Amino acid sequence: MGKSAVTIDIQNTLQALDLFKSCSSSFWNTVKQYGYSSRIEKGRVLFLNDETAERIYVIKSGWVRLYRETLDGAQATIDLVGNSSCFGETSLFNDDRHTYSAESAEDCELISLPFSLIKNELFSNQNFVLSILSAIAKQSLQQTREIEHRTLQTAPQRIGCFILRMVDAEQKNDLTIHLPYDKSLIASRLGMQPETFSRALKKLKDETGIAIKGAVIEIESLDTLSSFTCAGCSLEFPCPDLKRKNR
Amino acid sequence: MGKSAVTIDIQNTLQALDLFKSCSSSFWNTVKQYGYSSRIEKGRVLFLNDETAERIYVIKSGWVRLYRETLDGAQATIDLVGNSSCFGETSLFNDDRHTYSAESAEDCELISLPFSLIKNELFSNQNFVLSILSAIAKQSLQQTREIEHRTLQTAPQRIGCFILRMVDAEQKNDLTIHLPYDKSLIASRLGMQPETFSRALKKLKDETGIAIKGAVIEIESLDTLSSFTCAGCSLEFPCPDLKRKNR
DNA sequence: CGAGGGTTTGAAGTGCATCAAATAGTGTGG
DNA sequence: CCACACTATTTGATGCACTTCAAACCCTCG
Repeated sequence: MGKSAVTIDIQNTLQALDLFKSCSSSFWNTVKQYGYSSRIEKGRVLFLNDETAERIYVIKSGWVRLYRETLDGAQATIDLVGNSSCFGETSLFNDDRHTYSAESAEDCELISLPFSLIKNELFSNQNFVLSILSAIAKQSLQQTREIEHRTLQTAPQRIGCFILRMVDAEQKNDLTIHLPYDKSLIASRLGMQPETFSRALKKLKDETGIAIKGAVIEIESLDTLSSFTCAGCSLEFPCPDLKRKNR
Repeated sequence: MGKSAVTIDIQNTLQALDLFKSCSSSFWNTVKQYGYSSRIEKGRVLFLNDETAERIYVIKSGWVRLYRETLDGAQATIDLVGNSSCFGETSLFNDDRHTYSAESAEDCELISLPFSLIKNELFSNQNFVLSILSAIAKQSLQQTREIEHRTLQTAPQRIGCFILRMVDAEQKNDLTIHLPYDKSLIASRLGMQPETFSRALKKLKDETGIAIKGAVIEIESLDTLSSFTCAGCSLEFPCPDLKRKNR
């Protein structure tokens, strides 16, 4: 694949995101020069919390885990971001310091852009400011929900909630769900241990009649699942989604 | 106090916030017409999650609890906001629907402004967009920390962290802290039960030698307290604060 | 002084974590 | 196609942190 083919590819990928819909043509020109596309193997640390941030990232494929880590190595997963999601943008408003660490949870294709490029656009394009404002506000709302979930939902309910969010991302008729990544990753995404996940999934099955075949889940009844799950939540299924799937 | 005195007072209070520093003179003119100042007794519900939002609020005095509530009445406190803080602004980017419920945790003096006024400024004043972007980004960072704390810190550590945040808000020499509101409110702010708070505070005292006299805490040694507390956190004391005190 | 909140204490239960080990699943080279 | 190695997942046993429910205590204020 030649240079121009790569850059066209970058541009196409970025333009699929709402965030970049309003970008100027001069922005796209500099993207051609300074935008990187790279393949990253699983388990690579992309950056660490509190380090100086220099680039913004967009995921073309794969999953990236955002987390925070204490001195003695305990980690809290903040989010798992996938296809067509952006990360690393929060540090733009935190004195260019990362607000979390990032690690590839699978082999990934990533696009990255230097901050200077984003900042130029931020200062020259009013619409882009509104786009990024909207993106960060959605992220904040998502975090509000996350705090609620981790406070009020039991482990089986958090898993049910995760499964339900994957349903309304697709057709509501198809009640067969493929878990998007490893169970132990889902566990960390939901703030629990892998062992707890395993047991809680079994409990969820007993309570709601879902069928579990490896990474494939079949929902017997949406009503049963959602009434069990959403009892511990301020929202009812189908919850309004945030235009970011599989999270 | 006459009308003009009240409106001048509103303007002064708002201008103390970074958020409103860049507002235009036409904004301030409409504030004179449409800004409300009101006294609210303790325990009043200001709005409920998912309701249509119409106003943005600023606190002149008192504390307001932001929370989410399930159908069966369980609540998760998202934040407690006080002096010179703004709340209700997130719904501007959530189709004018509140992203949490709000209740006065004490008698309060509140200022409120209609959304229309904020939106006008948002569309006409580029600097105001940047101000609100900065405010929401800080809020998002704060929430990221909150998720980390609730995942990685024990109850005594969360209390220690709360106390330490009140230290660096003041002089670092004065190691006498006055708890800003009721202990049971602090407990809900930290995501634990009042009983747990009471016991955990005692444990914190045993571990770090702090003295507890009602709502007054005396720190024996900052080092002892911070090394106990920050072991469960990705940051070290003094943690960079977010220009919002007593939270 | 007495009423009513806020706070503490006690006793018992629950949910999740932890540690250890077994099992299932996946990809490899023979 | 099988045996092996390696990882992911499950299962078991135990412990701890926090919750829950109940009651006592304390403080403030009419």
